[in-house]
Formats: sequence, structure tokens, C-alpha cells
Amino acid sequence: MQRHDGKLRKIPETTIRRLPAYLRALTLTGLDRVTSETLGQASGYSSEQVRKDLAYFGAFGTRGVGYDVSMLTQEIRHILQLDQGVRAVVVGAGRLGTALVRHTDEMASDVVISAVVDINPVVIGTALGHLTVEPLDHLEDLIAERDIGMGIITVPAAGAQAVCNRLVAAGVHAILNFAPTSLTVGNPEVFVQDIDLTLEMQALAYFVGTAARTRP
Amino acid sequence: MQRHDGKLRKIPETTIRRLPAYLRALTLTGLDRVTSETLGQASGYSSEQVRKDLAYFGAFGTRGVGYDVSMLTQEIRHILQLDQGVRAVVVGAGRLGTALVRHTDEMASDVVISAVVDINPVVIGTALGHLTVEPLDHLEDLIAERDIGMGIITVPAAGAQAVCNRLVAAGVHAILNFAPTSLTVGNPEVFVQDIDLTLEMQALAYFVGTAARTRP
DNA sequence: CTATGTGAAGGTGTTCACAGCA
DNA sequence: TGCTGTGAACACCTTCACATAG
Repeated sequence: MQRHDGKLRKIPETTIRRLPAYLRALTLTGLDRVTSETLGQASGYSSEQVRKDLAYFGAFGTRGVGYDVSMLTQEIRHILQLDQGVRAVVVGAGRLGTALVRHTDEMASDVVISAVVDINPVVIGTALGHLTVEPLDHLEDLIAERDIGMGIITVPAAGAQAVCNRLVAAGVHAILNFAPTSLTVGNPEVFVQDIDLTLEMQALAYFVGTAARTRP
Repeated sequence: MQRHDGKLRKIPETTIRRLPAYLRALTLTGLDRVTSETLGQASGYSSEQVRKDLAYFGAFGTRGVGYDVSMLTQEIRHILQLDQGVRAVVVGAGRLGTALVRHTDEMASDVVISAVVDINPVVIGTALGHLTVEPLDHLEDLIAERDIGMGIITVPAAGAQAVCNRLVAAGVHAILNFAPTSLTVGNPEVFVQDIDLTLEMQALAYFVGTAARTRP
């Protein structure tokens, strides 16, 4: 929920999910001003969509002119809390976990991976980018000490629910789940986003040999 | 578009995206009959949702009884074309590409990765699971020879649009894009699914410190 | 009497169209 | 005049409620 003109509005989840795309488009533009039309083109959405999304949070533009790039960048970063330093822990230093840590190292997403843990003694102590793999046992301590707000689950399906429960109990508010299983979270204050590669590929199979569109 | 009782109905994309979850839930059930209620529980959706989704494709259940697991499995596999052997090519044998190939090797998703290509001479010829990394130049030939219908893009942002264009020109109908950029596809017969880890994590940051729900 | 299949109702998100302001 | 900001119209998806079939 965000405040706007003293009035509370419900922000659609879909809007939140588009903001990072706008943010990226803004950083790639060489210009210092954009219109909803140019920003939309660069991020793959319609101009109306851009205006509506931004208007949920305030009147950032100038009529007849457009939006100031650095000001809008600031605003979106603020809305997403990216200006406050969001820290995440990766649970599971397997293939996907390590790929993810290195990937994030390179990409500078403003979400910092502050710890990687695993249950396997063989990988504990291993270097991974600028981090060292730590024991799963330390999970709760790490989350408290480093003020971690996000958990990324890359363990096998069998262990995922247990990890999820521990993350939630330790006070994490957002979970990115790559484990091929559907998680149950009691606490409605915790947001879970699933990315299931197998499910994704199976759904895509439907469209092999079927008419469909990229972005409707 | 699917035929049902000689009548054509438009299938919601959301329905297609849930089918793989039902499929997984069916394989994990030890039973040989399920109700929409139990199937929904196992996959994380409501019983009404399950019934509506399945009803788009026909009347697979028995009133007062439920659904036969092996029959329903067959039907869903058929709808998703998983019974026809869907083949995919991974473009980009970097960290993410290799993690994905090995992951898919293990998971048995019924979508087979039939080729991995890269532009880097150093990795070309390298073994990757049961495959060998082949030159990017061979992309069109491979797609034609092996009847590949799906492309998985794991190259850096800068090269992604070019790869996408080549995949589309070569006749691929579904694309899974991991490159951190928004792709433009002219052909409306081609379906593109983006998975952008950076965008995903940035969107999640919003929910760190905000009330939200897992599945509404 | 149970659980499916489905029209109708309700909600949520997107597009339209234009008023309002630089 | 040009582009934002926004109510209204629309499209889409989910939930409800129940007739229907085994």
C-alpha cells in the first residue's frame, strides 16, 4: 500500500512487476527526458500502461513535456525500496544457486546477495564470487545479523518446504522459489514468487504448433 | 484454440500455465483417482479453478466420483503436446545455459533439449551432459534437421534480439528468454516467455517490508 | 448423495478517450 | 499545442452457486 495525496490506493501486483522494466529502460536511455510513449516502447508496454502505473504513486511527469529521467529513476528505485539496500540469502549452492550468485554479481540489480548457505559439508567453505558458502545451520543467525529480507530457494523439491518455513520464521518477507514444488506459507505478510523451469517449459510446449502472441 | 464438442473455445493463457502444475500433482499422487478438491490442494489452486480449466478441453471427470489419474495425465500431456516429443535448442552455453541443460537432464520434463550452441570457439566441442556444444552458425540447420520447435535464449542482452530473429526465421514457435532485455517479435505465431532474474528480484524487493500474499 | 460441469456474478487489470495543465 | 493524469468502458479471469449425472 502506498500513500498518495493523503489517500490510500491499492497497487496492482502487475504494476509492481512492470516497474523494474521501466527502471532498466530509463538507465539505457541516453536522454534525460522521456515520454510515456518512448518509455513504453523501450520496455515493451503501452504508453497508457506506463502512465497509469506511474500515476498510482504520484504525478511524476510534466504535461506537454514528459518525465525527467533521473527524477523518475529515483522515484522508482524508492518505490521498490532499491535505495534502501535489500539483502538476500541464497539457500542451496548447487548448479542453479551458484549460477545465480555469479549472475547477480555481474548484473548489479541493487538487490545484494549477502549469504549463500548449503547443507552439504563438501561445499561449505567453498568460495563463490565474493562470498563463502556457509552452513545451513547458521541460516537464522545470518538473517538476523545481516538484516536479510529476501530468501532465494534453490534446493531440491524435498527440502524446499522446510527451508521456506525457516525463512518465514526468521522474518524474511519475500521468497524467490526455484524448487520444483508448490510452497505453503501461513503468514500472509510473506510474498512468494515461484520460478519453475520445468513447468515453464511444459507450458511453452503448448504454443509449439499453436498461434499465439508475444505481448497481447 | 482447441476443439470441444465441435465447438471452438478460446483457452485462457492462465489455464495453460496451470496445466503443468496439475500434471506434476498427478504424477506425485500415489492414488489412481483424484477429485478437483484433492488435485487443487496438491497443486495450489482452488477446486473450481481445476474444474474450469479441465472443462475447457472436455469432460474428463465422472460426476460423483472424480478424475482417473492415468487418463487425466494422458489428456493433459496430449493438450500440452508433451506426448509428441517437443525439442528445444539452448542458445548460449554460459553459466545459465549449462545449468539449464544439466537441470533439464535430471528433471525429465518431457521437453527434450536436442542441441546447445554458442558463438565462443573455446566452448564449442565441449561436452555438456549427453550433448556437445555446437557452433552458433549451425543454428538454422540444427533446427531444420532435428525438427526443433522451441528456443531457449541464454546469451547476453546485446546478442539476444539477433538470436531471437534467427530462431523466428528458422521456424521456432516458442521462445524462453533469459536475456535481460525485452525482445520484439514480428510474427504473432511465435510465443515468447521472458524470465528475467534481475527484474524478478527487483520486483520482490518491493514486498520486503510490505504486506502481501502468496496466492490470492 | 457426491462431485463434476457451467452459466452468472464479481473482481481485477487494461484500453479508451478526453479533460487539464505546462 | 502536446503530453500527462484519470474516470469510464471494456476485456479477462476467478469465484459462486447450482443444475446435472453417475
